[in-house]
Amino acid sequence: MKWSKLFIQTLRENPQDAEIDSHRLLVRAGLVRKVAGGLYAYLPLGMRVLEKIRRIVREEMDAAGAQEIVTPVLQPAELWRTTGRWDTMGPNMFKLRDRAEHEFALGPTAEEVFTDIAKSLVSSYRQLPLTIYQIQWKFRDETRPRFGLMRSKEFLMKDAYSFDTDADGADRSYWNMYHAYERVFARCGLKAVPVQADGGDMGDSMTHEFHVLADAGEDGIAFCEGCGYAANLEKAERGTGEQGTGNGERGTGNAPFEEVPTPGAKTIDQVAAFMDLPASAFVKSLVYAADGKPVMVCVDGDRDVNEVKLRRFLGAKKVELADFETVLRVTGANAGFVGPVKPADASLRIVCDIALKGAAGRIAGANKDGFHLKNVDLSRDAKIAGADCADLTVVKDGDICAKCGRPMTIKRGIEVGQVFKLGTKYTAAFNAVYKNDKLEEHVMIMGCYGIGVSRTLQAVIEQSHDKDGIVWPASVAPYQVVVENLDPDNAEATKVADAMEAELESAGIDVIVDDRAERPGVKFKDADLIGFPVRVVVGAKGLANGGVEIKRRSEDKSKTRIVPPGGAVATVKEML
RNA sequence: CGGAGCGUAGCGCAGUCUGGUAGCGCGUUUGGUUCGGGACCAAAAGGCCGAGGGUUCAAAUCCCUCCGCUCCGACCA
Repeated sequence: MKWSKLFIQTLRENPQDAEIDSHRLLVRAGLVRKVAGGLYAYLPLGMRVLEKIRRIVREEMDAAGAQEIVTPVLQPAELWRTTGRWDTMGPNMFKLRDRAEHEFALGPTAEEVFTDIAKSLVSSYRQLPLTIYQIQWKFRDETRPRFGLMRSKEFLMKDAYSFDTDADGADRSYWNMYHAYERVFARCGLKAVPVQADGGDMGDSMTHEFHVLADAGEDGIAFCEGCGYAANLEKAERGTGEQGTGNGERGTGNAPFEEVPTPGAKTIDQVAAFMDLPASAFVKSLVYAADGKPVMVCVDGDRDVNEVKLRRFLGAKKVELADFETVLRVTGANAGFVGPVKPADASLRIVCDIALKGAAGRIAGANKDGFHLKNVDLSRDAKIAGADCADLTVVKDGDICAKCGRPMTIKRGIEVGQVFKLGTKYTAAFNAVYKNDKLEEHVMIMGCYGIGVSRTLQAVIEQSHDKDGIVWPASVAPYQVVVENLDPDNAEATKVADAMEAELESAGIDVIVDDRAERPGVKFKDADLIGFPVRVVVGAKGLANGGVEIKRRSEDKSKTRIVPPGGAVATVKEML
């Protein structure tokens, strides 16, 4: 391929709407172009990368025994109504009607479609286990698209679905995909780590997310270097032993609690500043509505409630902060001054984080506007059932690992894949059954497995770039080699460059020859910006000095190899 | 959905307060000089100033309505 024929425009300046490096580079290097908010066109270079990732995904899925199909983007509402998700997916799903007023969704995922297909085509245990997948565009009506391809309204996703006869089989299918994912990301040149995640609606189902660690990541992940425990912050547990009680002040003394005026100080930060005490000296009390029923949740002043843990602990379908009227009614005070001691509604259930168990000498809201209480001893002054103490907060950096007791660290991650045991939620809803060898019908057991293909593209950039541009791993680079013909008007240089192009192409190596009549500086800057893994410089000057210059994008100039033109291709092959 | 900001050439921006023939840099085209890390000179093309309405002799500029985009927050199998 000749650069002069390539449909591309690199940008010297950063796009004004890009916040993170990978997004800036994606646009500057001419891989994509924004069509509208959260919607991108893939230009030739971006398309090539997307195709390479797609190919890796496909090869590993096939190698793992999965079979590729493709299902419609446009999905009939009735499938979604079968599982109830037409309503529960809410506004995240694009919905539309055809001219006959039939309702459709633009598929945000495809459990229903795949389950429906499996139901109609699978009838015997002899057809199982079965894993089928597709690589298809998905749609989500994101409230706030951002970070380029990271969170867009339209994205390319590989979704696979496994169907098994029993739990053991489902387990095998799960780990089969899990290990295929490890290979996919490794081949893409990505360091992606599997972390335990919350199962959402699926209850305690096993699920792992694969995360690419990056400061720009949207998810928090807790890691324990001691035992390797890794979990999404939604899920991460912390040790609750004597050392595991967090950073909160236990407090001493048994003085009775007393009111202190704290006019206008509603947040922990405000009260802490007002009283000149650390946040950990306080009890943060929040009133939640668990399926509509008010519950007070108390945690250390320097901790945040983990609503997923809270929901699980309460066994509720939905928890959300209670509205202000409810807060006033059950506590007697407005939000900001509520606490666990003698709320207006004496029957109000109070639950507390395990780290607060037995805490004394604390400061909490007085359930009276403008006042807090000091010297609060939770076990003495508050009505909290012993069983209502549990791990209810978000893990913080330095918290103790629940498995091995060593301190954990918090990192940021970009979720590029997830494997999920679905059980029978969908197959039961569709009555997707098979017959066993005794002609008995059983519901198939299902798993689903996603990889964000377009998001992975950007994650590679986020994980592999420097101040000059992208540094592509060879496996997904738009071209593996760039041959910089610095003197396209020079017959000798052009002959060498074109010969290299032909030879590399016939060896199956993607190569682009920069034959533009640009100054060398411009060409070098563009090559670095786009980030071709290997760069060959062919110039009249170099040829006069004995050869072409070859270096990796990841190496600095001092590693440049000078090779006679005849040996250049062999050297390039070694370096890829 | 709440709060804030922005829509002017392909990209990045000035001009708007104080109404009077639409500008700068990059990119593009042509010619010339250059030529190993984003050169220089000269000439040129390229705009419904987001859309609609209003005020005015006159609107990118003032007023109203709508649309779009971005940021913060809420939300996110």
